[in-house]
Amino acid sequence: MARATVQDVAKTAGVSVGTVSRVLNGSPAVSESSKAKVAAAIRQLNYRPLASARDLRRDRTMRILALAKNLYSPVISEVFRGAGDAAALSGYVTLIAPTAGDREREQQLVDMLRNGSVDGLIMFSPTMPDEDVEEMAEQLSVVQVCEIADAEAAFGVSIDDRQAAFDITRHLIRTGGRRMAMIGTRVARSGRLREEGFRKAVAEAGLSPDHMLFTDGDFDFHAGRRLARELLSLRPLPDAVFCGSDTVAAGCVREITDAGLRVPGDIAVAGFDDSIQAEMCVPELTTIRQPAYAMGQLAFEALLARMTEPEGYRRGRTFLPHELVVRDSTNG
Amino acid sequence: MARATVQDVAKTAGVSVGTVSRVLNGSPAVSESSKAKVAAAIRQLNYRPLASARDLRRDRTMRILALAKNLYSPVISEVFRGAGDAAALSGYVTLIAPTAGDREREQQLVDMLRNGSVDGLIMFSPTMPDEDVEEMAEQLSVVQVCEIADAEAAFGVSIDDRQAAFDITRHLIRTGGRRMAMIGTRVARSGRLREEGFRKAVAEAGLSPDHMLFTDGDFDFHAGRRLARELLSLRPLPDAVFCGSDTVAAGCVREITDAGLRVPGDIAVAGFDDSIQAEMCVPELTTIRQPAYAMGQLAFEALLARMTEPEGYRRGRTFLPHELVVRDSTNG
DNA sequence: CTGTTAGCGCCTTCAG
DNA sequence: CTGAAGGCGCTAACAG
Repeated sequence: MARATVQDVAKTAGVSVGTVSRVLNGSPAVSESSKAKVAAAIRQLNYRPLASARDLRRDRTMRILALAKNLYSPVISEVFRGAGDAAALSGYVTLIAPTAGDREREQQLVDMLRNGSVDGLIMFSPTMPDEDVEEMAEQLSVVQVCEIADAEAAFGVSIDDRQAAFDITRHLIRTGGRRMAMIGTRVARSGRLREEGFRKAVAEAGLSPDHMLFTDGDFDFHAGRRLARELLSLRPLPDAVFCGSDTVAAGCVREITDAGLRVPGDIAVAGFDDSIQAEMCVPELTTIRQPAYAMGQLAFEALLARMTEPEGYRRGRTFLPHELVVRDSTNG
Repeated sequence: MARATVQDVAKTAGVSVGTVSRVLNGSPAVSESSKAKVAAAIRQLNYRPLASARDLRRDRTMRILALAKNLYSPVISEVFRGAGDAAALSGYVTLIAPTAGDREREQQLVDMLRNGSVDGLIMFSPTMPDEDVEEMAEQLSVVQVCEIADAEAAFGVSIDDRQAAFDITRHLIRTGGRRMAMIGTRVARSGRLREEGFRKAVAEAGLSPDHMLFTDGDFDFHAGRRLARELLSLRPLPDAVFCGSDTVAAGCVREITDAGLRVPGDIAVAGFDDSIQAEMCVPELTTIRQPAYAMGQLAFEALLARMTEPEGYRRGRTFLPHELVVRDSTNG
């Protein structure tokens, strides 16, 4: 049985397509009897308005797309949960797609905005260069979360990564850190900002950043282990390490512990994100809490404004407060 | 500047819309000169075919939707990565959406298939009752992954959960387990199958399942801790625990360790999934490897067949082999 | 090889 | 309150 259309519904209900459409869209100008007849016909035919036809006619889809490199990330999943909940409140469906750090795939996904498959875009971790993001943000309904291009046209929601890194590094120093090390990534802008914050705190304390280790690939547990192993082969050994994420910090802690050293006794370790990984780690991690869910909510609100008032909306960054969470991986 | 249409392109290229459409769709019946003119016009106008119009005309979207309760799961993210890669090879875009275990939201997402927003659906962890899944699978292009409704109409890809649980439980017994416990979930069908496998292995060994603990809510690290705490308050203490996931097993191990007992010395613990959590745990977890990526790939292949030959496709389950991975959380 | 044209299914004026 | 009709942008015949 082929899919039913408004025509079919109109016919079986004994009214015109106009009336069917009005019922469908909750127009008040319909008599109760018509409404009932149409409702019956719809049920009988198991009718659903075809999305493409409706989208074409209305020139909007009520769908948004959220992009990130990968899905298995405590922060990303939480940000998108916030965005999805906020979107639902406004009647939007949030679709998510991983780019896998693949430029071509990312481009194809972004094209879904350009070709009207979705009304707006939330970008978490862009793979394209900043210029492209900027140009895109210039003309399309796009908002960035966590990573915000460092440009005039930038538009998005994040914490102050530099300040957050500064804060936790200062904590490391205040609790005895002298030979300061960092394990980070320079792939993401937020990673570079965290590096800046770390350096600033170290410099202000009159210390020098003894070891700076970065990965340009994945930034996960294994990367944490690998870079920590490198760290342990250097002399002098650091006595405090700031890691760019909890997961990486967990790998770092694991490597240090396996080497027979104590955390924080021999080396203090700090993470970032306050994800579940911070609690799963032994010892539990001192970290920076990112209000991920709220950031997602806010990102959608910003996007909604951008979609609704495409011209007038003022661009700019929104910073949400972070929080230092002290646990057991740093000295009390 | 309003969005350009085929009309606009045709006008500036000095050809007809038919020719533009042919160029757009790579029809061979177009002269080189026309092709060039159209290409130039497209570039000049920055033209993109409108998805809704094209979808309406073609009666398909080349998009599929993948649903799961949540995104932050090692298995789910890996399954969807496999599905996404396979889909891309066939020109499909895979969109992902979390249902949050909310019936209404899940329904709304499933409606995207009914109203033609997408061409097919991959379901990971359905929230709706089995009957509904079955009915849906009956008439729509849906395939299930990991969780497959226990019905005739069932259609999907998974491992043999019962056998896998049986295998790892037998390992626990073979390595000294006598007072057998399990921490699982009955929310998911796979969880119930794992329970069956556990019970069978225990029974065959002439033992009795001393402690069976289940959660009907989240099945995560905290749940693992909570149920393990319960376990530790019972007497006699178990000497082997089978957990329904690595993450839960990690929570279980953590609780046991914190209580001053040794894993596996006092209590052996086994996980499930062979996710990164199994390696992050100390001691590293003995577990069951699920070929998640391959399952995702296969799920898409099955879906493609279902979408392509909507009538003739034979339904049924596809089982992929699992593997026992022995690490340090069970006795050697 | 190219132009013309008829819809795809829906919404929304505009008359009545 | 309701019906008729036009058109959203695109593709796919069908002529030429």
